Amino acid sequence: MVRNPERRAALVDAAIEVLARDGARGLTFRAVDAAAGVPGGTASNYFSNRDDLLAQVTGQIHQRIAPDPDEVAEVMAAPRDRALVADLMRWINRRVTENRTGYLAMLELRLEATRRPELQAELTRVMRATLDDDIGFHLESGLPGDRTAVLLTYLAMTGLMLEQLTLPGVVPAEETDGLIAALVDRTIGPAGEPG
Amino acid sequence: MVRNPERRAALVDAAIEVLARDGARGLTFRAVDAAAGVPGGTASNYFSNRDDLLAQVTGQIHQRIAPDPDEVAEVMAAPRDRALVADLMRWINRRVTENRTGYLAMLELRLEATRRPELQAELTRVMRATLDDDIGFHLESGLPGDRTAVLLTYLAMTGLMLEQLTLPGVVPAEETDGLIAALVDRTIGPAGEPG
DNA sequence: TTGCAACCACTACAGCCAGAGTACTACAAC
DNA sequence: GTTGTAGTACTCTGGCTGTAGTGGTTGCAA
Repeated sequence: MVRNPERRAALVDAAIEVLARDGARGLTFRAVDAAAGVPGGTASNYFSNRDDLLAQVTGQIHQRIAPDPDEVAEVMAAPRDRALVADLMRWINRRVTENRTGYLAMLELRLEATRRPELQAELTRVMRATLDDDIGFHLESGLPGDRTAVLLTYLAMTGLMLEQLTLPGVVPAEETDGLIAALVDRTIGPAGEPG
Repeated sequence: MVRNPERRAALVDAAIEVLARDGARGLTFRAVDAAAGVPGGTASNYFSNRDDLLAQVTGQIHQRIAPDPDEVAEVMAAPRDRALVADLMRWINRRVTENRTGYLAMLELRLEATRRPELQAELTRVMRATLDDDIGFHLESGLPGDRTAVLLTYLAMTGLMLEQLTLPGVVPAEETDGLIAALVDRTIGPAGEPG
């Protein structure tokens, strides 16, 4: 088992690329080699088998999807009102299209997890932690909306993401901003205090 | 190209089964043969290639997912209020778990559509029509909630479906009913007229 | 009822292709 | 000089595909 960290990371990154481009069907050691621009057989030296490869992809993909703290700070430099929440959601939505590869690979992983219990356990753990972090962040930042509002927004944004990634024609791009505005408005509910 | 309709339908049904169980990666002619309990080589006689197989799956899967009109009528035998909308959503949610295979296959198809323009076009067409039907049904039935409410609910239910199917541990099953109630309540907004 | 024709199920085969793994060489770093 | 990794090339394996060939069934007509 070879252990050059940069190369290993490059291979995992290539695997994410392949996963998004060709799907689980196309994810083979040879395809990873090709995508990473390394000679055939290299991936065999870095991953003991397909499960191992997927596990390492799972570990790395979150870093690829994770938001840049600077960017978050930039978006958050505004009063804690509904408009800011809507901004955040639009920003998340934009990230999906700008990082299409990462999110598509994530979807492929989710489906793959359907038939790989260990992968499912690990993905569940990380997604659960991310969601809890998001809820905590929302509540602690003084943004309007309770826990239920965050959960509902999360679900709707997940649905929107799935639509955009796979069948962008069903919910037209022109409608998304309006839908996000309505989503925030309605899930947060009647204005109590501003904070 | 052999054309025994029952057998063809059985093969397509078997393909849906395989798609849900083994994913796009496992969907081969031989796997379809095996799942349908027919001798190897049969699928080759019924589908000219993989694209053809996927196209026929697309055509048939909607019938498999489509709700039973009698069941709809049964659920709809109630006053047109929010409670009924929530009932409908819970019913849809239950159908996802009871027809897991169909919905999982649908997800696989969506991802496959990502790299097959014709499949994407066809899936988009059908999903769009279904969504429009749902909106029309909702509004014409006199159920509370405007078009935006239906769209938001659709997105959130889609997100919930994805979570349940792939990572059921992220949004616990105990929470779903409560979330659905809140979803309906908040997306529909303040009660104007009851109808 | 018998004979014929068309169609289809089924078996079996053979080719093919891609992926996997590995031995071997070359090179670079320490 | 030793160790570890990059790169090359080779073989093996397995699965998938497509099809030829055979047998059986159905339907029709004489």
